[in-house]
Amino acid sequence: MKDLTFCSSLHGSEHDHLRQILTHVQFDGHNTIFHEAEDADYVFNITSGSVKLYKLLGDGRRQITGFLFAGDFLGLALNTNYSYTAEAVEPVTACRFPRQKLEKLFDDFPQLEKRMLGMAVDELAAAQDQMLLLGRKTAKEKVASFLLMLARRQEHRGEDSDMINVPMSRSDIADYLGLTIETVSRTLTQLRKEATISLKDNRHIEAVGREMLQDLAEGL
Amino acid sequence: MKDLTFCSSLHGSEHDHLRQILTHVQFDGHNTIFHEAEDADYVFNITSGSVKLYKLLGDGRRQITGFLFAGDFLGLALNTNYSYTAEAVEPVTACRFPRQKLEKLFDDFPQLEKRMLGMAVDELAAAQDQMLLLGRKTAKEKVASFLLMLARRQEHRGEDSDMINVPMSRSDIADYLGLTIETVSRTLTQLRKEATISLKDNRHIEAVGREMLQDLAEGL
DNA sequence: CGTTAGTTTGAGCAGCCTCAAAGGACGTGG
DNA sequence: CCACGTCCTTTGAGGCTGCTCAAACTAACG
Repeated sequence: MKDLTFCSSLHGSEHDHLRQILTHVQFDGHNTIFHEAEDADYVFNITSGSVKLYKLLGDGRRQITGFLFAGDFLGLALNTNYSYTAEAVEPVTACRFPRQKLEKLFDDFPQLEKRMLGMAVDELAAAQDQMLLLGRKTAKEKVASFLLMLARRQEHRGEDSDMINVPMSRSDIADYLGLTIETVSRTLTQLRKEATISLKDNRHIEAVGREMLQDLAEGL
Repeated sequence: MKDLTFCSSLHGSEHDHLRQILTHVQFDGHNTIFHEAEDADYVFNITSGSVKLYKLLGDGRRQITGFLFAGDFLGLALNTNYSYTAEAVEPVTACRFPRQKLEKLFDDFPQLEKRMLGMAVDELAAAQDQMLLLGRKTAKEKVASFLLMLARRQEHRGEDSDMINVPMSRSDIADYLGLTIETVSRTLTQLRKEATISLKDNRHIEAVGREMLQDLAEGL
């Protein structure tokens, strides 16, 4: 697998400087990496495992705004506070950068800042896709889009995408798609009965009919 | 009203350079500024009026991902293509910057790029709030959040926020909140009957019970 | 095995949607 | 000035998707 993590894909003097300020950290599943509204002192780059980001309403309703995997950046809020909570879905290893020191490096290496901006713009496009999903797609379309997203990111990481890895619980999926656990479960069984997917176990799904998933995701 | 537009808040040599590459443009209501997937040749800074951004599904279902007002930036996708369609809600004036020239300026004035990154991060936080709204709020909470958003941005622009300006149609509001026109209308009448808001006309709403709106928006 | 946490399945319900029609606002033309 | 058409909004009635509540099933672990 090609290495997509930020802290391993650095060149020349950027690399040396970044290495000097990073710390390797790890988190067990269900552990909180940081809380919403907490001081945003660190930026992370995931090297393995998976992370969920979420926001809560006053009465406890939860919306997961994104999942992060190896290579993804975490906490690039340049504000003083994090705007969401980050929690490990399964054991996570990451590189941690003190935000202030990282920002100082930006002054000497504007290329780093360019990459940051590029990543922020990509995330923004993903967020807009997710808004389309949450606001206008049916349960079936949502689940199909979700599975495709997992498959595509798995491919992008260079992993085998035949069998889709689903490290998160039904509850996490539901809170990501704006559904209930029950609806996610029912929709998966429906897709299974239609032979669009094949459930190996709760954490491994095979996309038998990928075209069907794609049509569903695009709302055709 | 204090001037919040980018092209009028520039200092020193940044200002001069930016002035050299910008063009003043305008669009009538319902006019398209650019289409999704089109080449992203320009970046805009709104100086007056309001804009809606949207994405479409294959069968025509629409999700408005955001509204822009005076001072807001448009098209900061640094990709080669726009990721959404931008359309004027009411007559718009804007400054237009050729993307390539703007990016060249970034090399000489890293401060500009920093501001861009800051804006992208702010937009990202707004997008996450919107995901929480779309995925987990009820119709009433959505409408309350929407009205508060309009009021807050109006204040931020230095305009009187006693009477909320609602330049967009019910159809636009519906497609922004993931609802139907009818539900938006019904919810507004419900809020009116509860004396939480007062409808002057279709484009002007008074937030009589702002605390009530805030509680609704936060899901308490 | 017993316990616990997570998932699936079922039955009934409700919030929001769909379809339909009436009510306003606005502009055009007689 | 009013009649008329168009577009948008509001209101009503009924239906459906996805939610709630409840129970059975499964897997992991001591």
